Amino acid sequence: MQKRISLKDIADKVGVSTALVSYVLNNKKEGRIKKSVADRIKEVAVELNYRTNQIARSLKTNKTFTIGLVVADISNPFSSGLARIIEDEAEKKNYTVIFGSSDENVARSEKLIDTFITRQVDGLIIAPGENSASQILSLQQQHIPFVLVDRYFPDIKTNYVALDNYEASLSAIHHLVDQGYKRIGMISFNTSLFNIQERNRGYISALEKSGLHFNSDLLIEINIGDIKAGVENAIDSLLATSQPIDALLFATNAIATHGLKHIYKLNLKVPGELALVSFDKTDALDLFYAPLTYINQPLPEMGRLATKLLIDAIEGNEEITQLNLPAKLVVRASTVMDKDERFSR
Amino acid sequence: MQKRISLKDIADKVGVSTALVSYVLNNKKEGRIKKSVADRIKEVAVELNYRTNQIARSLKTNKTFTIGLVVADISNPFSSGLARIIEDEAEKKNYTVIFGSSDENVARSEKLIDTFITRQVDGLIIAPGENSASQILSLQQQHIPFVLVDRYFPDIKTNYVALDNYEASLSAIHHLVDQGYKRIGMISFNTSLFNIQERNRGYISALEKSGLHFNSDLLIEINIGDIKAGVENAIDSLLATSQPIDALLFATNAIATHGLKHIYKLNLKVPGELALVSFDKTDALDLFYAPLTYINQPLPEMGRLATKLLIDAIEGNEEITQLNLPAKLVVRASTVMDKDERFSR
DNA sequence: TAATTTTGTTTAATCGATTAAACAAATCAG
DNA sequence: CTGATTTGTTTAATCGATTAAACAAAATTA
Repeated sequence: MQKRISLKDIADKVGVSTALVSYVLNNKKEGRIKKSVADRIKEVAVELNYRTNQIARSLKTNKTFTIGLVVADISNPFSSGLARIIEDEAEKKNYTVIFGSSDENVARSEKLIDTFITRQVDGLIIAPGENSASQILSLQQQHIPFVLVDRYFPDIKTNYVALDNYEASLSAIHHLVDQGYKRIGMISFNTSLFNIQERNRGYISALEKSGLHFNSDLLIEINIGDIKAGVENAIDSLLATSQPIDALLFATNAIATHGLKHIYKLNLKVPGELALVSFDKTDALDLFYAPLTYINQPLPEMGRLATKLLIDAIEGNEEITQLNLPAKLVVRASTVMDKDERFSR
Repeated sequence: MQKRISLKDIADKVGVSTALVSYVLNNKKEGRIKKSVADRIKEVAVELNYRTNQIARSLKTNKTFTIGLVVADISNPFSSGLARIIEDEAEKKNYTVIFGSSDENVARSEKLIDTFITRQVDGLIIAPGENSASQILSLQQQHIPFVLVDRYFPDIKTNYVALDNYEASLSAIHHLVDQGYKRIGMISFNTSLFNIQERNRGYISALEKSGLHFNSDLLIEINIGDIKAGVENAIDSLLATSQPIDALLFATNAIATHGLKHIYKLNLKVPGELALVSFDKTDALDLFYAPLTYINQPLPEMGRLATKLLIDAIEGNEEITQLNLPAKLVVRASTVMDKDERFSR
């Protein structure tokens, strides 16, 4: 890689000091600099194809215009969708995004955050994994600006932008109840993650409010490490009883995707034999033969707000903002029976 | 944000020079430094929770351990899948990834590359968009290490890792011909992008080799800017003739996703009335009622090899490596008729 | 014991940009 | 015509780390 052009190269060629070049290129001291000199400097800068060394500038200004983004897995549509919004939003304010996937793994998450701090990011947007509360607390102690997205810790006072997961589950289950389903199951994760806990709580609460009793056999919490097998076994067991479920809520898009593949294999009739609702919107849900009723997370708002909160915090706003955005239930074929199907029940 | 701990803070506390601290923490001059002093320095470093200021180090060493990744759109599963592999591969070598989406837009792409250079990335992995050849040439002139993925310019001698798109199309069409389909259409992009051109060329070539004449009405090149409407119109027009198509190849996963939604709406029977093949593997293709036959791009290899080539180049390897990886056709329900369907044709 | 080598550490320059402060020259006010 | 301002530019310190070179003290060799 050939030597890059520095301020000094321009200064030498024009015959001025680097200070002057810096002032001109940054439009500082406007009016104080002779027009002819300023023009010449700009001209030479273009001619030599100069570009600022952002590293040097950052060292001096103590500002990198970089945001670190920690998601669970960038290849998950939820994460990548969010990443895209954040990218666009950050770009508007001249920030660049560094990203990393934690894989819901504490050690990875710690390493990522560490790397980002080492790189002097101005702030972080984090979808925190399980057991990472101490990492978040540590950020707080170091006064590093950050915003949590999707997940958060109710006991820690931090900026966050998340879904109102409790309400979201609640509305999904109420909808199923309204449609006449009586044995409603849920496949979720075995985790302490607050957003998932809230989804589970919403499910339980909705059943009780509806006068259907909550049967813990119908809420299966699978292991986050092996979704495919977990989902398949869960579905099998939910169906292999004398009173199989007639409706099912998937707690995440990953659970839904594997679940749908399995249900397709089992040749179950949706919604006749089994109604389905999922969290998140993905193309996969659209293409199932009975397009799924789903809980739509307002991804664009989440991304936008998270980025905005972060940049505000970076710029010195000390206020803490906690947002639980409302989800919207989008009703489609997977939960709505034809009239004749309905009569036959 | 409170003042961070620097080498100087450690040096002051221990009562030595910053140089010595640097040597110790970087394990330089091993054996030359008194064990007791070294231990004390390490101890204080931990105690103060010191972490290297990577910005300062980068300025001095002229190395950022950062890779810039330019994809078309990080929210596309192809891009995010690739990003994930690259992330993992880069991490193994202690590199961090900055990313950006070009949206197939020359100006955006230029801005991204510029930003990344300004930030002194050690190298770039780029899925170049249309008309960005000049940007690539410029990188070459500046001797900035880079590797192209997915797309490349046949006239420019650069490192790249791509699919053998011609062969991929060829095998897909041959498969359709073998299955007895005779009027095979393709929906592709109206673009000069080489990978797409190759896919189109493979389609045409396969038809001719098979003795089916190529009818340019059956290869519809839609505008990359408005995929949804383009695909819907294309499908409508391919079907609205006296001799409608009996099979269809989608040139990308985005085309396929929109195509499948439309075909579902039209209530077409796949593969009975229309057989389908798509490029790329996505969950959406799995969940269509007739899971799609698809051309599987070896994403992990692409990502791994691209990262490896880039890091080799960063480390000084001047050799140019150009890889066209073979695709694998995965045959599923969307192109294979039941016996009775076959007889009825 | 003097010269040499080894050990252990510091000094100081450097990376490239920013910016307060200093300075010289030109212009102005009285 | 002189002192004060304004204009235009330079000097030099700084950000935090790295590292060649210098240096002092201790150990070894002759």
